[in-house]
Amino acid sequence: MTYDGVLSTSIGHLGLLLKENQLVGIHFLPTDFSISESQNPIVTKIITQLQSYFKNANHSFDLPLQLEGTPFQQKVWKKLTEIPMSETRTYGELAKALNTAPRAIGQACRTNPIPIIIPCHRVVANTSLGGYSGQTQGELLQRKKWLLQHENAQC
DNA sequence: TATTCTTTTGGCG
DNA sequence: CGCCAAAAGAATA
Repeated sequence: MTYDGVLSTSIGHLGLLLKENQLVGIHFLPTDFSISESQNPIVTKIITQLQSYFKNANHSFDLPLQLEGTPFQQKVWKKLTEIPMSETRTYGELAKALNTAPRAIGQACRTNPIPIIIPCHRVVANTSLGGYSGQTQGELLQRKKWLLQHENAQC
């Protein structure tokens, strides 16, 4: 699989998937993945903003996203982007805000095509840390923990 | 249309 | 205090 751009971050390499000059997906890549420089100005902008975020969590993304999904997912994802920095919200809270069930939030979070930019890592379960992309333990959770710690350190 | 996936909640040892 | 089972909503094949 080829990516439109590969970015090296503190939690590993990130692969950017673009479509019509719009970001449609981000994949976590192994650290030994070869970094490919981008000639597309949009890719450069995305990489710049991502690096800025990883350097300083107090950075708001301003990127052209193409959220392909059901209206419910788009609603949830948009709500996720409105979560302030260094703030975590539980599935129950989001469900109450959207007038739906917490499990539906988890579904939308699991099918989130663009991690990091859509702060699905700020969504945690009520009792435990919750899951991340359907994984309740493993490398994904470590990245989630890193991101939360990164944002908490800023405030 | 049926299966799967997600978290929350309640009860029991 | 920790573990197990059931429930409700949505996505996917």
